[in-house]
Amino acid sequence: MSECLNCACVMRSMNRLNNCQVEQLEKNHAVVKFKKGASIIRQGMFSTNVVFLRNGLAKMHLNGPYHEQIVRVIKAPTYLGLPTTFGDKINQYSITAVIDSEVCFIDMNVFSMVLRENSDFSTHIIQELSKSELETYRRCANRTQKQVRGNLADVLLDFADNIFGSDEYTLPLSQSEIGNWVDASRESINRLLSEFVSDKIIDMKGKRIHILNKASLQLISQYG
Amino acid sequence: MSECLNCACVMRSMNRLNNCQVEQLEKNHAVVKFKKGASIIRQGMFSTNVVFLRNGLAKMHLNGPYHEQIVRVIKAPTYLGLPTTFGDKINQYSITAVIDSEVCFIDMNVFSMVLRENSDFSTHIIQELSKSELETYRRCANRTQKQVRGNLADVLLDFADNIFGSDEYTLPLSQSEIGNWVDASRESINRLLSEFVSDKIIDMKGKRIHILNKASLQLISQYG
DNA sequence: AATTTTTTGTGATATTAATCACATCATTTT
DNA sequence: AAAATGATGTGATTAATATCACAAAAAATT
Repeated sequence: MSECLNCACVMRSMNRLNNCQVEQLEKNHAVVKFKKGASIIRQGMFSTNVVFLRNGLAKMHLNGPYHEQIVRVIKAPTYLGLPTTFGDKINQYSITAVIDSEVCFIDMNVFSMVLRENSDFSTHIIQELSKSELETYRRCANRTQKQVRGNLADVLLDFADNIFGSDEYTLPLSQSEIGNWVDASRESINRLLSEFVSDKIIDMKGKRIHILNKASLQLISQYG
Repeated sequence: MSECLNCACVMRSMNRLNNCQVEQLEKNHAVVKFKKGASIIRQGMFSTNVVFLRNGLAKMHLNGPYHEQIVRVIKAPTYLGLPTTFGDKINQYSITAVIDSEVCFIDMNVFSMVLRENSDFSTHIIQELSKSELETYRRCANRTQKQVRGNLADVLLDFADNIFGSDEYTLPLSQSEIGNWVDASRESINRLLSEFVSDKIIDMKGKRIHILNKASLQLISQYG
C-alpha cells in the first residue's frame, strides 16, 4: 500500500504527478517521527533531502548576530526548507519540531528528476517559493515596524486562526522563544501577556491560552 | 541584431536556452528606460510581465503598517520581482529606479512557456528564488537584531562592496529612505552619519561618501 | 522523591532611538 | 530670480523596551 499516496503533502500536488513519478518518490523516501524539540533540519549541515512535514508543527530558525531568530512556525502539511535545499548545499537555517511530528525525507536527486520531467510540478514549486518569499517580506515589514504589543497580538492570533483553528490552545513555544520570534526580550513578552490577562483580553493558565476578546487583540495587532 | 542576446540578464542564463527560445523571448519583449525615481513595478497593480533590470539600480519596497519599507536595493543585471510575478497576480511590492535604468519586460506567458519547455532554465529559476529567500531571512534577522548604528554601517559597506565596487560613491538614497530600509528615523540616520564623519570613519560631502576607515565600519557592522 | 535545569513573574534602572521643533541648505518649479 | 518644496542638521524631551537582579514555579533528570 503506497505511503506516498497517503501523504497529504504529496497528495496536494498529486494531480501534477503521474503514477510513475509517484512510484519514483515512493521508492526513495523515508518517514521519520520526531519528538517535540527534536531537530529536523540543522543549519550548517549538508542538505541532501527534500523534506515534507506530514503532520505536526515546526519552527524555522537561524542563528542571528546576537541570538537565535525564529523566522516562522509552520504546520503540516507543508514542504520544509525548500529554499535551503535548493539555494545552498549547506543548510542556511534549522527546522525543529515544536510538537511531536512526522516527516518524510525524499532524496533530492529523485525530487529534482521529477521536477525536470514534470513542468507542471516545477511551476507549482516556483509558485510556492514565490508566495513564501512574498509572505516573508510582509512579515518582516510588520515585525520591524510594529511594536512588541502588536507583534505579540499577531502571534496569539496566528496560533488561533492559522495553526490551531481555535481560540483556545496550548502555547507550543516558551516565552523566550516568542521573544526570539517577534524580536523582544523574554521579560517584555511576559509583561505583555500579563497585561493582556489583566485587561481580560486573554485567559492564561500555564501555557493554556484562551482568547476572550478577539476584537481587542485584532485592534492591538493593527495599531498596537 | 538580437537585443536579447545582448541583454546581460538573458546572457546569464543563455547556456540554458536554445536559439528558438531566445527568439521567443526576443519577439515578446520590450526595453524601456526609466528615469531616477520612476516606478517600474507598482504594488497593487496586475503583473503580466517578467522584468529584467538590464542596467541601473532599483529599490524593492512595500507599504508597511506605518511607513514605506525598503526591502532591498538591487543592481543590474538581475531579475526584478520574480516572486511578485509568480506568487500573486497582483504585485505585492513596488520596484522603483534609484538611478536612471534600463529595463526589459517579457510577456509572462511566453516566459512561462520557456520555463515549461526548458527544465534546466526552470531549475535555474528555482535556485534563484531559493537563494533570494535565504538572503531575505538572513537580512531580516540582522536588521532586527542589530541596532541602527550597525545596520547603517552595513548599508554603507553594501554600497561600497556589492553595488558600486568602490569606497567612494554617491549615495543614491536620501537619509529618510535609508531610514525606511534599516528601520530607523531619518533623524537617527542623520546623527549617526555625522558621528561617523566626526569619528573619521567616513568623509561626506553632500551625498558623496568616502569610506576612510573600513575596518572600523566592519567592526561597527558586527558589534555596533 | 530529590535535585537540577528551565521557565515564569516582577521590580528598579539604563539606554536606544523616536518624536517634536526649528533652522538651514538644495532642488525644483513657477 | 523668486518661491516653493524637499532634504539635511541639531537640540530637547519622551517613550518603549532592554537589561539586571532575584524569587518562585514547573519540568526534566537522576
